[in-house]
Amino acid sequence: MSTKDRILDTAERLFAEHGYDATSLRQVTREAEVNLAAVHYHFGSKIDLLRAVFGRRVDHINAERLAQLESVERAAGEQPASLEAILEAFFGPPLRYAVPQEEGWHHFMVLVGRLNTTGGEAFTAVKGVFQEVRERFFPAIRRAVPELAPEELAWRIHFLIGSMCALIADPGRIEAFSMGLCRGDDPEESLRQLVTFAAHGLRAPAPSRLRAEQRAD
Amino acid sequence: MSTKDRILDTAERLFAEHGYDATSLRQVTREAEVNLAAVHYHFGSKIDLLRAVFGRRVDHINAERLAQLESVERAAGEQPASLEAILEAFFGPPLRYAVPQEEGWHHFMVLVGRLNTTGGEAFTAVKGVFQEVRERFFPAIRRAVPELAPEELAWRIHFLIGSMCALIADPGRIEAFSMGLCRGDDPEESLRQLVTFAAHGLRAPAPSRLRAEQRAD
DNA sequence: TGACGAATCAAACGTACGATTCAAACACTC
DNA sequence: GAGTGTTTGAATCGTACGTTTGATTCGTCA
Repeated sequence: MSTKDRILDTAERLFAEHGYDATSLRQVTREAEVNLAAVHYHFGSKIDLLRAVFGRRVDHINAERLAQLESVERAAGEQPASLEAILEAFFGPPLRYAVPQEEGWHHFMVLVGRLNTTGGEAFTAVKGVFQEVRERFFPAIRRAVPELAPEELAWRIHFLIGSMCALIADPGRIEAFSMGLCRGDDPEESLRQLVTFAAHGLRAPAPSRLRAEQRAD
Repeated sequence: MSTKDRILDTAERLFAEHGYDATSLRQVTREAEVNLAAVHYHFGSKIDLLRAVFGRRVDHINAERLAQLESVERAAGEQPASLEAILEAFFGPPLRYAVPQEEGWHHFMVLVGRLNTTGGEAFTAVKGVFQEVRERFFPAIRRAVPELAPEELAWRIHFLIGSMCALIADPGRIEAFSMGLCRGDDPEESLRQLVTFAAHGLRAPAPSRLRAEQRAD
């Protein structure tokens, strides 16, 4: 394996395990068994190394999600595609890649989940790489839940991304959290749970209407 | 204001803005206009300073959530309390304290949201402070949605905590995300949106049953 | 006023950081 | 196989880190 790839793999793992700030280049090069100067030769700087870690994976996973969405929409024909199918295209690839068996991918997904609620230079450097995915899925979901106002939809998609990131940032958390009841290493189970929850949350009537209903009781 | 409080306030703000690892004690003491050694004199170490930042706020907000839950349950009498009311007790205090107007509290809630998907020493030091809240709310929600299996409930509460943390970790995100459609600085609106979404997500039939329904179509 | 503990201060500790240098080693073309 | 650009290695740059020290100041009660 090339020096470049060894650096990328090790950085990916350490960034995921300890966070970007808490990981030093010395730690990366020591564990990758390469020279410290190699990082700056190949990538230029620490933040560019993070960008390279992202660049290696993000296009592939985004392409997979978009392809799955297109396939779902094509299958639906003129009809709006099923909400569940769209959500599976959105959540499926990230959750499947997040399992520990997927070695490098696993660390990458943990990193993505953690960066979602991380500010600073690290977040700034990589935000925007999921924008195209958002721009394609947002209208698709909107067509599947046409009765929902755009602002309600924005709130709920935001919530769902938070749910997904919490899940991939620490796949073991759900096991501890449920005191062993749930398994965090089965992507199909995670996906089923998340899609079910998400679909029903998205289909909720708008809060104002809900309030009106409650008052009418 | 005492040196101790100036350190706590400044550390709280900087930890929230830049993260625990990316904030140095020199930065804290410079902005708090106190001597560097004062941190170790009053708190012992950097990680103990983080613990002190938590210790100052966490009991109060937890007490408020538990009190609101008890009030809801008392009002319900023998009946199970309404799911929406329970969720308001769970999400209300954090969301209300998360608004920028609440100065110190705001920074604290941002910090909580960020630490949720942060590993390392910082997360380890403060995890567990919300355990009592979990132990009280979990059965309460369970009684409000009795048809739901415990493992389904665990999944969904985990999702909801992820949603809430994403919201409080960056209150401005929803505005950018919705391209200005939604406002992030109105806690009652945030609460309404989150509770509506959460209640409907929690009431979804279990995935296996959903699958069976789909096959039956 | 004097004394004593609490609080503050400047300075320094040792360590580690990201970045840079430059010569040596390598891979490849002509 | 000489010559070229690429990749490495070890050492060092200046800076910043968390922590510690010991002297000094402050507040308070005898």
